[in-house]
Amino acid sequence: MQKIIYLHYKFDSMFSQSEENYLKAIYHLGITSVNGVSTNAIAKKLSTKASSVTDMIKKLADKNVLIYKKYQGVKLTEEGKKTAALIVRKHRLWEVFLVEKLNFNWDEVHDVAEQLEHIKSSKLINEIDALLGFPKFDPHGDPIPDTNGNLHLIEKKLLSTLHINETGICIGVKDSSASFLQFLDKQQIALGQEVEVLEKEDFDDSMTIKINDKKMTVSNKIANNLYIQKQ
Amino acid sequence: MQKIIYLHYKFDSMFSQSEENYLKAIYHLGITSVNGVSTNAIAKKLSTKASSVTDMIKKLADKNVLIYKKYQGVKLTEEGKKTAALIVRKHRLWEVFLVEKLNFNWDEVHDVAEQLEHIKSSKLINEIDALLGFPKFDPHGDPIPDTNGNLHLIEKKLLSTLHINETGICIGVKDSSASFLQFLDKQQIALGQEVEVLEKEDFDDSMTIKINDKKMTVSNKIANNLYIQKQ
DNA sequence: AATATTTTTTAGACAAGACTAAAAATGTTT
DNA sequence: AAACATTTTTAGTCTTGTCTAAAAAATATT
Ligand SMILES: [Mn+2]
Ligand SMILES: [Mn+2]
Ligand SMILES: [Mn+2]
Ligand SMILES: [Mn+2]
Repeated sequence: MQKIIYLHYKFDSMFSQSEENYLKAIYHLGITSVNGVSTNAIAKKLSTKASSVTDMIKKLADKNVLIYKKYQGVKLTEEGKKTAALIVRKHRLWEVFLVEKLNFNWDEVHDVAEQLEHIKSSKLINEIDALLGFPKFDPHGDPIPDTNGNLHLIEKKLLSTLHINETGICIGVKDSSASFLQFLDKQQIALGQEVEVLEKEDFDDSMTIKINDKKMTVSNKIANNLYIQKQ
Repeated sequence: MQKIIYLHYKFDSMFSQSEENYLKAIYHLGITSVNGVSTNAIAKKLSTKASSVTDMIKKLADKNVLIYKKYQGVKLTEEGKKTAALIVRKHRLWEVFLVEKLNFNWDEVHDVAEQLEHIKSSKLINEIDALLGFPKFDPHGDPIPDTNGNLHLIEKKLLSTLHINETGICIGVKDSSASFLQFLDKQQIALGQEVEVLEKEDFDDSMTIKINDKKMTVSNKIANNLYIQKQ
C-alpha cells in the first residue's frame, strides 16, 4: 500500500510564510545570545505556544536551516542565518521605501513590512534597493543586510549609558513600537540629531540633555531606548 | 459540552489569500457571462478541482460575497464584486509600479503582482496610486478599478475584427502570457502604436497591417489577441 | 422516454499550522 | 538527595484548504 504525499506549497518558494516568521524570530533572538534559542523565547516572540514551536523547529531542522537537540534549544545553520537575514533585508528595505517614497511615518511602516517581507522576487527587492540608492539603515536606524545576508554592525550605545558632558548622534531606537516613535515625534527627537548629556539624576535615573539645540529632561525609560553613536 | 471554535485568521483581514483568489477568478469569469459562473470554470481558472471549488463557494456564500444555489453556479453579490474589484485594482496598480518605477518588462510583472495584490493596507495602495499619477490602465491595457471598485470600460475590438483600410490604436492584449508579450516585443509591437489594416487573407485569416510605420503580416492567432481602439 | 455523458456534490482523507492538556525532562531549592 | 518549579515535549484535536473516489443531478443523445 502506497502512501500519498500532498505538496501544498508552491515550488518556487522554499519556505512558507510561517516558516519564514520562525526563522526571523530565531535570527533576532540568536544575535544576542551565544547559547541556543529556547522554545519559550520563540513562543513569546511569535505570540504562540511552546508546543507549536516544538512542531515547527522539528520541521525546520529537517530542512537543515537549524540544529535542534531535544530540550537544548535551537541554533540557526549558516543557511538558516542567510535565509533569515534576507528576510530582514526585505523587511527593512520595504520600511525605507514606505517612508522615503510613499509618505509613511516611521511609526506606520512595521505592520506593512511584515507582509511585504514575504514577497518572493529577488528582482523586486534589488530594484527597490536601487531605487532607494542602496540605503544602509532602515527608518529606525537598524542596519540592512546586503544581498548575501551580511550585516555591517555599527558601534552604538544606549543614551542611558552616556556620562555627563559626553556627546553623540542619535542613530536608532531599541523599542520601535508606534507609541514610542510617536512620543519621539512629539518631543521633536529624530535620528541624526546631536545629543549632549547635561545632567544625570541619581534618584530616578532621568537625564537632562541638549538635543536639536533644545534642552530637555528625559526619563530612564526613554534614555534606555535611544541609541547614540559616540563622536 | 461546549464546542471550541478556533479563529486562525487575523482580524484586520476580511478574506484569506485563497478566498481572495477565488473572488478574483469568479469576478473575471463573471464579467463576460450573464449567467452564474460554473464550478468547473472556476476550477479550471484556478488549476484546482471542482470539489475544492464547491467547498470554497459554500464558505464564500456564508460570508455573503456570492449567491450559491446547488448545481446553479455562482454570482457575486455587490459586496463580492467590490471586494474582487479592489483586489484587481491592487494587482494592476502594482503591475504599473513594477514597469514604471522598477524597470520590469511587461512580461515579468504578473507573477509578482499575484503576490502583491494580497497585501492589506489601503494607505499603501493609495500612495502607490498617487506616486504613479493615478494611472487608468495597466501595462497590458487593462483598466484599473477606482477606490470604490468601479471600472471604466473602454470601447475596444480585436484586431482580427477590423476591415481593410480601417485604422486604430493598439491599446491592449487579450492574452497576456509572457510568451505572447515577448513575441510582441520581438516584432516591435507596443501599446499606443497606430495600426492600419492593408490586407486580409481569407485562406488562413492572416492580415497584413501597417504598425509603427512598418508593414508586416500577422497570423490570426496574433490578430485575435490584440485589442484596437477605433479612431 | 430511456440511456449515456458531463457536471456537480458528497464523503472521507491528508498536510500545515495552530491549540490544550498531560507527561517527561531539566533546573532550582531545601 | 529529594521535593518543587519550570521548561519542553508528546498526544490528541481543530481549522483551512486541498485531494480522490463515488454518488447524485443535470444535460445531451439516441
Ligand atoms: Mn519593522
Ligand atoms: Mn525597522
Ligand atoms: Mn496580471
Ligand atoms: Mn495586467
